Amino acid sequence: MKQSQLFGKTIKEVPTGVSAKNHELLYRGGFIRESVAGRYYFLPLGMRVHEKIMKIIECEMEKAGAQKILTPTLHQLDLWRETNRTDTAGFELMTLKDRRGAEFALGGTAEEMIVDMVRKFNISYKDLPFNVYQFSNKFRDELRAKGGLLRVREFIMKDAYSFHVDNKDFEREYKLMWKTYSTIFTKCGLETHVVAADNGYIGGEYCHEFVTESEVGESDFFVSKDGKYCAHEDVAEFDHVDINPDDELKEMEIAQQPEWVQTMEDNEKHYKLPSNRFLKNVVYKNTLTDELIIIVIRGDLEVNKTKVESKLQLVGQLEAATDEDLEKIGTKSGWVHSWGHDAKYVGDLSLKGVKNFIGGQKEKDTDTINVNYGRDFECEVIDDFAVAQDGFTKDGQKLIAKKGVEVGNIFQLGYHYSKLMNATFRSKTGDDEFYYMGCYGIGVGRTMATIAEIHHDENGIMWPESVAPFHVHLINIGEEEKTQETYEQLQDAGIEVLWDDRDMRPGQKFADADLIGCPYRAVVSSRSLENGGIELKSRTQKEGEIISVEKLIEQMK
RNA sequence: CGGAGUAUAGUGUAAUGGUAGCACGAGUCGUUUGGGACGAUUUAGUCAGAGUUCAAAUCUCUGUACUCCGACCA
Repeated sequence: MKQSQLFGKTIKEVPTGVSAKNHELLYRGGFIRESVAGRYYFLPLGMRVHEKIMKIIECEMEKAGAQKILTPTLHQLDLWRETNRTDTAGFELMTLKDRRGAEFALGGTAEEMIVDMVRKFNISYKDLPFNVYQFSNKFRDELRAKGGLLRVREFIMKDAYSFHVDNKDFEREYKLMWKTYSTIFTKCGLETHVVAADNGYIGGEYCHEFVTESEVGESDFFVSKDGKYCAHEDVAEFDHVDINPDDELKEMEIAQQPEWVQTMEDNEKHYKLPSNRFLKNVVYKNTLTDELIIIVIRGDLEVNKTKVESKLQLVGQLEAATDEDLEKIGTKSGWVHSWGHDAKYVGDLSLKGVKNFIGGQKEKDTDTINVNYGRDFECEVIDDFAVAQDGFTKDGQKLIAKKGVEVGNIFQLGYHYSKLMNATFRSKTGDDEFYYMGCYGIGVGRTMATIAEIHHDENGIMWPESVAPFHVHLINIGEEEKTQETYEQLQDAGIEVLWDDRDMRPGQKFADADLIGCPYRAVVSSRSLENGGIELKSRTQKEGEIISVEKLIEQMK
């Protein structure tokens, strides 16, 4: 490719509002342009990288035995109704009608479609297992797009869906996909943590995210010091410790409290006790039933909404209660009681680790003290509902908080969809049985952005060879005829070469080459020719070496 | 969705209610050619609509878009 003919230009200045490094570099290098928030044009350079990543994914998926298909972009909305996902995923699901008034969802993920496709066949246990995948545009009406390609409203995703006779066969596939994903990301030049996570509205019982550590990422997760435990903040567990095991149990009583004591800090100041000695109440509302749920937790801990939704089986249904909601049960923010309101009470495990809590029944100028869980009050449900924190331990190992970009994930779906959609196969015994399923996704654009985020220096991107838009960036300083010859030789040898044939100063060409970030740069100039050939330099190194054309072709192969 | 902010040429920026300017970019001509050259010349803009005013980029209102924080999400 001659750069003079390449559509898309590099740009020197950083556009206003661009903060993520990958966004800046992909924009300045002429890989992408924004259409509207969260929707991007992929320019020729960006498309080449995108396609390289797709090829790596495709190659590994095929190796693992998956088969490529394609579903329509518009999904019959009735299918989503079968699985109740118009409610739980409704906020990011986009719907539209055709001229007949038939309702469709713009596909954001395709479990229903695939199950529906499979349902159209008479399938027996002999046909199982299989794994089908596609690359397709996914639409998510995100409340807020950001970080360039990291969080968008429209993107190409590789999504795969596997069907099995039972859990055992599924587990084999899950391990295979785990391995396949690790290989894919390694080939893309990304190191990933495999993080246990929450299934959210996708459904199923467990899943793992592939996360590349990065400051711009939005996945918060924990890794134990020995590396054996790795879990997303949404699900991370930790060892619960007794705060004051040696204290004697005291009688609960009502104590006078100055009116200025309102916040947790006020409490700490007034009682001269740490926040872990106080009760805290957090109120959520079930948006479907309007039921209020009060989570009672140790004062120093935060409520983990994902754990609450998951353990109470209310995925996607909870939101923070408003002042009006609190008014309805006769209280207000900061004065919620740990028992007695007309609401469902849910307790965190931490309640059992503290003797003589302060709080629980705060009135204008009084509060209860020496409150003990199990003796003075009880919750309907008690379980782990807290957010883990950096420095907590899990199985005795310290947890380290990390942040990263989720580039892929693998889900166990179990019977979730097959039961909701009544999708069965004929078993060996002649019975109809539900499929045991899994699904597996990779965001291609997000992977591309993450690679740029990880592989760059102050001058530009440093693409790994496997995903680079071109293998070598050929630059001539004068010497056009000689370069033309070299260009043709490289092309004939099947080497992906971008020739900067523009009539520009060397400095500009070098700067652009650094920005675009091809793995190698080959310079043809009078100086290089005098020294016997072409100067070849790796993008990651400072100095190059002069070699002959023949050797260049040899090395680039 | 809640809160805040911004909107001027392809990009970055200026203009306190009074001539829309500068730099980069792009075009043309010439010189130049190993780390974003130089000269000449050309090009292109006030988000949309309404209002106030002799006069609006500037003030007011409405709309739209974008950014940030939060919520949400994967």
